Amino acid sequence: MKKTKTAQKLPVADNSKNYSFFENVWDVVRQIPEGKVSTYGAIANYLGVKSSARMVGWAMNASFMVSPPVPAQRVVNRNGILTGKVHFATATLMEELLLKEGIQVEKDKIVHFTKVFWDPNVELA
DNA sequence: AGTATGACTCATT
DNA sequence: AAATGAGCCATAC
Repeated sequence: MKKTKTAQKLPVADNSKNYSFFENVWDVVRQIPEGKVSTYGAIANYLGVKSSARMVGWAMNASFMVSPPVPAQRVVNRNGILTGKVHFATATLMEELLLKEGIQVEKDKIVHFTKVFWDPNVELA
């Protein structure tokens, strides 16, 4: 990913449309307890858009500009890999945040991923 | 308005 | 086991 010369227009910047889906995503992510992680697919599934994990990724992309902050570092792909780390302020920020929360990360992958996996479909059922 | 792209995932080859 | 194709759908151009 690269920066464009012009400022990116993020979806939430335009409040003329209904972006409740994004807000729902942020709401779920904010409920992920410290020391746990979830996945794009699980969140998408919980929100009823089972096959639209990409949209959850978009919501994360837009999450940096919302308040209160969304712990986007707790959302990884289904293999526990930190695929979104390049979108953080620095290349290591995502991993550092996870380590600080007690989650073991090795080579961009969460160790014992299944043990720290937090599934909204189960926890928020 | 049509094409391309992506913080994804699943099925098929 | 690794690569490929397809589904997904909102943005960007």
